[in-house]
Amino acid sequence: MLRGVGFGAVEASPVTETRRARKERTRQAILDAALALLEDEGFGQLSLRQITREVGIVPTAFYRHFSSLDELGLTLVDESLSTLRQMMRAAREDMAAYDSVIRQSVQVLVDHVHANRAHFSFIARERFGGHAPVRRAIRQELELLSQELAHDLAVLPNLRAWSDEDLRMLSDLIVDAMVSTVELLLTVAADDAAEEERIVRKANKQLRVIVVGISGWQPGR
Amino acid sequence: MLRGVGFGAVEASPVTETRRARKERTRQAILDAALALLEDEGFGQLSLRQITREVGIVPTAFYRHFSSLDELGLTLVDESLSTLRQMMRAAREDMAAYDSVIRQSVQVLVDHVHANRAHFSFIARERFGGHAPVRRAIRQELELLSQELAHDLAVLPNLRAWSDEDLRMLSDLIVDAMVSTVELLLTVAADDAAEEERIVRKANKQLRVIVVGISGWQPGR
DNA sequence: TGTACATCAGTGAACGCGCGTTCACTGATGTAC
DNA sequence: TGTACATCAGTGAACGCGCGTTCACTGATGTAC
Repeated sequence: MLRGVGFGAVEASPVTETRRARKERTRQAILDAALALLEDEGFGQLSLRQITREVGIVPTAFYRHFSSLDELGLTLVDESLSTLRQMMRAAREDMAAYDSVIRQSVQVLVDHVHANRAHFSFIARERFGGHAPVRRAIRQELELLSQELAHDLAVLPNLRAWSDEDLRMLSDLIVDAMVSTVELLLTVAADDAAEEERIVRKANKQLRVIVVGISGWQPGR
Repeated sequence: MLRGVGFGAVEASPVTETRRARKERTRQAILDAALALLEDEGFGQLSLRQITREVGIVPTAFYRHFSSLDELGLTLVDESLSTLRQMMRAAREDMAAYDSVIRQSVQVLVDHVHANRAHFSFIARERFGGHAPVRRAIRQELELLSQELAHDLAVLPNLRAWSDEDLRMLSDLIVDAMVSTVELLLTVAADDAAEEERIVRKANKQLRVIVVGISGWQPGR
C-alpha cells in the first residue's frame, strides 16, 4: 500500500481519484464480493465478515456503505431484475409475428443470463430461499414482469376478449417457463454449448406449445 | 419427568414402550422439529442445537440418530417427494379423458400440499436454495417425476410419433407448471379458501392450454 | 496560493454469543444363562 | 423366575471458532477563508 492506512484494498492512483469516487468503488467491490460468495451459498449463510475479508477492508467499514446485510440484499435484487425487465419489454415491442417474438425474447433472456450469471444465480437461489425480505423483493419484481407481459398480450387480436384474470394466468405460465429456463441455464457448465443449445431449443418449443394452446383456447371456461 | 435422566423430552409410558420404539419416536421428533424450524429459515441456517433444543434433548444426542445435518436433510427430501410421485402416478392411471386427468392430478397435488405443507415448503425453499447435497437430491426426485410423466404421455394417441426429447420437453413444461402451482399454494394463508380456489382454477387452465397446445402441435419443428 | 479546520472512509481492539464436536459418563432396558 | 452383565439413548462439561456490533481512533481529503 502506498501511504499505509486509509485506502482499503481497492487501490488506484490516490492523486487523481476523489474521495467520493473511491467510496463508490469500495461499494461496488462489496456488491461484487457478495455476489461471488453467493455462488456457493445462500444469502442466509452470507456473513458480513466474509464479504469484507474478500474486499480487503475491516468488518466495521461495511457500515459506511450499507446499514445492514438486508440492505445489500435488496440492492442486489434490484440490480439483477430491473434491467432484465426493461430488456424483455423492448424485445416485445413489435408483437406482430409470434415466432420471432418468442425467438427474440428467449435470446434476450439467454444473453442476459450469460452476461449476469452471478446475478441470476442469486435470484434463483433466493426466490424461495432463506431470507424473507429478499424473497419478497424478488417476488415483487417477478410480479411486475408478469404484469407487463399481460399488458402487452392484451393487444393481440386473439386475446382481445380475454379477461384480466385469464391474461394473468397466461403471462404467469409464460414467466414460469422463462424462470425455469433460466434455472436450467444456470446448471449448465459455461463451456457446454451443446447442452445450452438443447435448453434454448426446448424453451422455444415450450413457448410455442403455449402459443398454439392460446389459439385453440376458449377463455372463461 | 418420571425417572430423571434418560428419557429425553419425548415422554410416554416407560413401562409399555420398548427402547427401540422410544428411539424411533425421538428420531421422528427430530425430523418434525427440523421441519417446523424450516418454515422460517433455510436449511443452511438450520443448526443442530436449535433442533435438539426444540426436541428437548442434549445436542450430542442428535448423533445417535443422524451422522450429520446433511443426512437429516436427505431424509426430509425423500419423505417429501417419494410419496407424491406415487400418488401422481396413480392419478394418471386412466389417461382416457384429458380433462378428468388434469382435474384429478391437480386435486391430488392440492390435497398433498394441504396434508404436507411443511414438507413442500421445505422442498420449494431448498430446490435452488443454499445447500448443495439437498439441492441435488431434490433435482433428482423432480427428474424422476418428469420422466415418469413422459413415459405415461408416450402412450397417448396424439403423442405416439413424438421423439423422447419432445416428450421430455412437454413433461418438463407440465412439471414446471405443477411446481409453481405448489409454490403459489404455499404463499396462501391456510384459511383463504377463495385465493386457493383461484390458484387451483388457474392451474387447471394452464394445463388445459398446454393440452390444447399439444393437439395443434407438429413435433420436431 | 497558503493555512487552519472539518469531514469521513477505513482501522483495530474488544465484547458476548451460539455454534459443532470431543469426551467420559450414567442408568434404564435388554439379554444370556 | 432370578441374577449378572452388555448395550446404548441420552447427559453435561469443555473446547476453539467465527460471528455482528460497540467504540474511540487516525490521517488523507475536502473546504472556508
